[in-house]
Parts: sequence; C-alpha cells; structure tokens
Amino acid sequence: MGRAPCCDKANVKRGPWSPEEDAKLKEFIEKCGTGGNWIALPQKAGLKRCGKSCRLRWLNYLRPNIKHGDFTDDEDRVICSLYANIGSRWSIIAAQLPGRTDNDIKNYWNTKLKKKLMGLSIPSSNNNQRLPFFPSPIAPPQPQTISSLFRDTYCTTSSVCNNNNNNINFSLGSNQYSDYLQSQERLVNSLKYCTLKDNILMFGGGSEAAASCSSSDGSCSYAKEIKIKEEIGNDCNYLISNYEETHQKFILDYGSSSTWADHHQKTNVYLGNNNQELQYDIQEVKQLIGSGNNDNGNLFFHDAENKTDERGMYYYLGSELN
DNA sequence: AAGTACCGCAACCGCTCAGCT
DNA sequence: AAGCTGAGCGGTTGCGGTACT
Repeated sequence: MGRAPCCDKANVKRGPWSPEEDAKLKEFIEKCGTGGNWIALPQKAGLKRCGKSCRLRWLNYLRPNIKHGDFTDDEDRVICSLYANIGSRWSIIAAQLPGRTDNDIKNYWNTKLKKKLMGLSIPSSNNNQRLPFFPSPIAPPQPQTISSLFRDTYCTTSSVCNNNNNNINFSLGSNQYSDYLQSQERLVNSLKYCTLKDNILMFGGGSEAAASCSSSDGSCSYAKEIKIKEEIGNDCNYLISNYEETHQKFILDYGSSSTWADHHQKTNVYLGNNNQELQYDIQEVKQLIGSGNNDNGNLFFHDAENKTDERGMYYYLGSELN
C-alpha cells in the first residue's frame, strides 16, 4: 500500500496548460486567493486539474513579477556561490533572486550553468580565458591566510562573493581555478554552516541551521550554537580582524530574535573596528553574548559600510540588554 | 526532405515536514 | 502521542523545438 494519491488521477487533466486554463486559474486566484487550500482550489475555480498542478502552475508561471528569460551574470554568481555553500536548496537560492522560481533556477543549473562551469576548457599557460561571469581578468592569487579566504568570499545580496578582488568561492570540476578553489575548501566547508540573509552572512547551528534559515523575515529556527570557532578553529580572530582590515567597518552581531529589527532592539553584541577590540576570542564573544538574553545563537557579519542599523551606530563593543 | 539526436523547459512524482485533530 | 492531511520541495520525466546528418 503506497500513499494515497492527492487527487483522482483518472478525472484530472494532465500535461501542458492551455491559455484558457491559465486565465481561469489566474482570474480565480486574483479574485479569491488560494484560500490556503490548493487541493480544493481547482474545483472552486472550475478546473479539471490536480491541486498540486495548479499550485505549480501559479508559482512557476502565472503569479505576478515572475522573471523569464536569460539569467544575468550577477544571478549566475549568486546561484553558483549559494550552490557551493548550501547545495541544491533551490527554494533558498530562489529566495535570493527576486522573480526567479526554484524550478527555473534548478532547470537553469542543470541544463546550462553546470555545463558552463564544468565544460570550460582548461586554458594553456598563455591563455587567460576566464569564466564568462568572472569579472576578474586574471586568476585569483593563492590566499595566504584564512582571513584572506574570508575576504575572498565576502558576500552581499546583490553580488554574492563578488568581493573587492572579484574572486569567487566555489569549485566544480577541474579548470585553471582548481588549485585556487581547492585552497578554499576549508572555507567552503565552514560556509556549509552559514547562510545569507539580507546582506548578512550568517553562521550558526550546523547544517540543519543553514538549511533552515530560509524565512524571508530572517528567522532561523534551528540555530542552537555558535559554530565559527569549531569550523575554522583558531583562525577565528584572524577572520574577524581581517574582515575589519578589508572593510574598515563591520559589525559582528549576535542574537536570537526572529526579525532583524527585533534582533537589533534586544540582543546586540557589537565588535567595532577598533583593532584591539577585534582580537576577542570567540569564547569571549560567547561570554558577552551569554550576559544577554540570548537563547539561540546566530552570528552575523554585517557590512557597516553598506548597511546601517536604525541607530546609525557601528563601532561600539558591548551588549545591550532589555 | 526525412530521420535522428539533443536540448530546454514545463510538469509530474514521491518524499518530508508541519499543523491539525 | 499518534495518525492524517496538505503544502512545499527536490529529483525526474516527457514533450516540443531545434540542430545535425
């Protein structure tokens, strides 16, 4: 006995949607919404379709602001970098690309982008041919420190891992970037435990946490403990200080709140751009954090040059308690 | 011109998970 | 606590269009 089918397959239409069906579905949803029940929707809308099929058609094709057509280089970068970090979590990747659907991205990855990367010819020593979406005209240098790895993988929403050096932090197959990319394996491994939210590179919790940080409000339901120290070991301080070197201003932020605004109001620990302050061991950070009202444990690296908090304060060290 | 291979995309399938009873 | 149901997700399939022989 398998699972009961979600609908009577004998009495539902399958295959491509006709323009009439599209119009019916669109009109119904725009008028009445989904009512939170896709299974019941087709009958109400007068469609002989499975509810799942309606949902898919709406989400992937009919709903407003869906983008079709070619992906931009920036979108390529976002997809590649997030794929390197979190794997085939298409819905999470899609959440970073407004107007793109998970299905669209999945298809694009499977049919084009993957080949674009893996099929790149290995250039001869005199040939500086580069990945088509890499802005850098030369192969990236070998990183010397974990901190430079971090610099090389600095992320923002608009251009994930397109950093000051225009390098990128993923590896697929073998090409002229292999050595460089393999040298970043350590970081990539650490990035398995981070995710990207609203211009914030977020660490925390372990793989479950990264996998779960998909809410658009920035919530992260599974993050339980700080993983930075565990993942990158004693280089943590280098990571923090070099991030400061590179970006001049930054905020290392920690909190448990479910929204960014709430997070700022209640549970902040900032490490500013004073070099001395930046030498804090993560354990000390933990202690500071421990003095607050935190029950969760997300660490946020926060580019202060590009994002201000509501108070316009970047540089102080301390904890703000309720 | 006809047949075949390949490609890209839309849609389907089956699983997991969360919410409800 | 257990079972059921529906939403959501990722993997896979199948079809139509295009390129190639």
